[in-house]
Amino acid sequence: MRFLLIEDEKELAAALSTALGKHGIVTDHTMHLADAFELTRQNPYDAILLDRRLPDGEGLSFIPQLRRAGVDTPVIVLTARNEPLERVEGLNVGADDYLGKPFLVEELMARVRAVLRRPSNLVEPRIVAGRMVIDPLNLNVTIDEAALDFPRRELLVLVALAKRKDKTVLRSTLESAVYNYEEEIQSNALDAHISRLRKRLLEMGAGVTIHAIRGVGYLLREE
Amino acid sequence: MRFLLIEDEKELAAALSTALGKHGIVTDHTMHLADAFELTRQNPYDAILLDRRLPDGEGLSFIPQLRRAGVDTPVIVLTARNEPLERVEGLNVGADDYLGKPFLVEELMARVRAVLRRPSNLVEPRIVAGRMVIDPLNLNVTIDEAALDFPRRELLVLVALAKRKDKTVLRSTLESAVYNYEEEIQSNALDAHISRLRKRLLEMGAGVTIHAIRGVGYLLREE
DNA sequence: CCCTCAAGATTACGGCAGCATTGCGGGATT
DNA sequence: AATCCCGCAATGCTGCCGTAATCTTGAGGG
Repeated sequence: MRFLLIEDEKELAAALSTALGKHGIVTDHTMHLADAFELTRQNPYDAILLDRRLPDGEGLSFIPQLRRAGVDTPVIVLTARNEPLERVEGLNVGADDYLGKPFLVEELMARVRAVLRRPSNLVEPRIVAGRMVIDPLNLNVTIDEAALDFPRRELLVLVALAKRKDKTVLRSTLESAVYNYEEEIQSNALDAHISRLRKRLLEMGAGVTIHAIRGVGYLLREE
Repeated sequence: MRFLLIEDEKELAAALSTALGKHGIVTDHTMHLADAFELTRQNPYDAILLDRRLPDGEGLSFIPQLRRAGVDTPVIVLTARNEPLERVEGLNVGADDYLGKPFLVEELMARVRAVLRRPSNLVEPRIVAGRMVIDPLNLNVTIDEAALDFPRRELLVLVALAKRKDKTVLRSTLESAVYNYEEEIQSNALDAHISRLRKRLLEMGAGVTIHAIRGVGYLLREE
């Protein structure tokens, strides 16, 4: 397998290249979007790892350019800007996955495998949970076609739980679904969100309950 | 299935052909409108993909010519994404759908499927929102049959919201509905449009309200 | 069976991020 | 030349959300 890495931090790029090499992956590396486009014409990459903040501009703008040229190679966006809403932005312009720095190479590999296994990535997923229908890409929740208004953080918690409905979601997973690495929590803010979310779901008769798994995380279950 | 592709960018055409090939579609390709017409006489295509800017003229002029000859093959117009208003023109002369470049091949396929599934091709979608009837293709809004006049940007915001009536529309989605990639916003211009649009809708008794979903986006709801 | 302690649940409070509104001025259009 | 659109920025305000204090629940041990 052969990847294209578009990243301007040289040390990170070098480290990634060697790490990927241990998985049998050959990596081409460039710091510039202009070069990147040329490279994709010359090589059929299996995946593209794309940084957002680059010397010649916003990395995301590369994706439409690529798609316009008919290249449908999976793109995984790497960024320090791990604001959850920004992830959605990336996915909306055609990225296949999003990975916030810092990350473990193992996690990257897991996502790469997932993306490569996916036959078509444009299917708009929807989650049904109780009476709710959730569109995780547009952060949209409806009951009987009517949109519900959730505060941002509660909404992110809800989506993260609904994505793995009937399965326990680790506390740390929830935290990284709601907060980025700059934002740090020193209190029980997550617990507070869960509590407020529970109250709200009850009031609107959403048909789901959130259970605490002591010492592990939370779990959303249909009633 | 067999498609006719009328496109002068060779690279894009080649990429599209192979991509469509993966979906089991045979593609005939030409760069000239004159050839295209001949080809449609000889082959019963399932769909025609038509670029607007062509060496021998405006691609759109091909559609009336085709219809006059009694050919009702679905036509999907590929246009530069820059001008939202530009897309609309194509639909007025009888195109069945448009697709702004850049696009994902998967999106093209989704639209192709949609068009082929449509029983009658020249269906004119219309959105009813409150007292308004919106024709999103012609960017036309009426109340009681009377046409309303909107500033361009406010109109684009309104249509984007009305298309997803009762669903939240992400801020980033709205921005990309109103602005293209060259135009950049550094202020709360979108907020200003929303505010002015609200005022206007109120004055004319449109029967809809626009709600802010704090930290997420906006939502249009009927009163 | 009860006691203990840790983990979770709930809620008030206050700071501040994000939205609403509006005047201004430049530029496009007529 | 007049008008209107529209980006920009200043101002005011709403309510989200982090914090912490307090209460509740549950597991394990004696």
